[in-house]
Amino acid sequence: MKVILHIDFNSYFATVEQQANPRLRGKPVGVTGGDRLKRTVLGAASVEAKRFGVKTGMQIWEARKLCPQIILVPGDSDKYLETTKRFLGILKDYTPYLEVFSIDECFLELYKTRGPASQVSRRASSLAFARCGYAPGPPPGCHPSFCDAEQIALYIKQRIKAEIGEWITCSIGISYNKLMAKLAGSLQKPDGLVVIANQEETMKVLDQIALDEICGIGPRIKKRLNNLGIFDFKTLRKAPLEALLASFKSYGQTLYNMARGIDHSPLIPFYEKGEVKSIGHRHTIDHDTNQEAEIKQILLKLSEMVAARLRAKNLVGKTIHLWYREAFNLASHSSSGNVFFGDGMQNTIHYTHDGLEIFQAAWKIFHLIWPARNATACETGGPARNATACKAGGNKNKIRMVGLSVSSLKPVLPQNLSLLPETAKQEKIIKTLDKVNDKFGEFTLQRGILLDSTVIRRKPNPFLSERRFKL
DNA sequence: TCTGGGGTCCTAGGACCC
DNA sequence: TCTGGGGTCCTAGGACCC
Repeated sequence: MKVILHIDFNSYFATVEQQANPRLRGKPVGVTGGDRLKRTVLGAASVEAKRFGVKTGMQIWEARKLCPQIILVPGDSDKYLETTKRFLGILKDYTPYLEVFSIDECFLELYKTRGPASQVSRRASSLAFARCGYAPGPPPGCHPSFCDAEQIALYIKQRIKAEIGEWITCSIGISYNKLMAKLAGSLQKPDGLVVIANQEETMKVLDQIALDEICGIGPRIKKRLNNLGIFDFKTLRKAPLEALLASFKSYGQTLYNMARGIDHSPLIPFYEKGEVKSIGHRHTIDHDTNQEAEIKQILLKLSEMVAARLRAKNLVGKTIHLWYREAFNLASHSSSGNVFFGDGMQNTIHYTHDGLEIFQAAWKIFHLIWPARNATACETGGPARNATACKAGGNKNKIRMVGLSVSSLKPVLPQNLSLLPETAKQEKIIKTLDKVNDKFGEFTLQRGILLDSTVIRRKPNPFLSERRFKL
């Protein structure tokens, strides 16, 4: 039987801030996305803030309403990544089978006996026992693996507190697959430790929780299940597989399994995870706009940010995806709930990591899909993507968010670099630009057209989900 | 005052090539 | 006049996660 530990740090960014700054300890703290307080949400809330009902993802004004004394701290991605590297270093002592799930979450598989790292795994496990002074040998009635795992989990918690900081706490779930380990970890917060050791315990837990408490059932799937008369796992378990397949296609099998606590997904250790599949940025403008010049500047900046990250990872990409969201219009959408209108489109060009080329592709797409532009295109007989937009005479709605991402990535090999003098010159310019910016900060050197731009923060987003860590 | 920003995976359908 | 089938690439759209 597999033994999986899921480790989830509680109120991660907030506790890291409290650890770093003693004056924040014991106080309600909210971590924000930077200096901006308008149109932004909390990236994390401390335990003390949560007591007031403040939650991660809440808007600033809402959090302030619930807890006027909340201390807002701008997020610092470097600090969080650094802390993550440190706790991963500790976890590696217990098994090489370590999957990094997000900046504050990971899975560990203990006692794996097959595969190339099994020797290391066994060594690591015995080392763990030695370190915590625990002699393997479970009390009667307890599955040996799980009892040992529980001891290891306790020891991991101790080490994190001792080596990283007493304010950094984590919840650990232990079970026989990833799905149930993650669920176990979510049952007790903060600083929890829950074991789901067998089928019987799985059923007991599943029958007590809501459908969307399990990883993989979000609001949409939940609603569709509700429409089928399924409101809990007990009922879901009674649903025939055929019915679920008919409604959810292949995902029906996943739901069928979930209701029984079955999950065959393998743990993918960090050293087997591939490179990233896409790199993107999006930006919500602090005021709504339909000014092309303004949108152009934002897109240029996003393009340069994406390109710089591609170059930093030594990647090129060829699929450019641009999308936007229109301003929220309460008057016209209030009855239909939270509806945001927007559009997006992707286009494949040649492999590149040049911000200007990425921008040019994105700008072309933008002109094809933005209804206001479509209206002009209709009038002038130019290319219009959306006939409805033409008929409606264009859309007067303003834009609140634009996003840009590059996918279809591949590593840059020396032979891929063009030998054309113009391209070589461009490459040289870009390299110099990167060097200066690496040393003196993002956008120290930038394209002239960006000089007026103050629209996007200089620092990268602290909530950026870096799923790759160098260990 | 009115939901941020970073990702992943999956499916379906069309175009195109051999 | 007119078409089989496999493979691959591309795009759109939906859903989920932290």
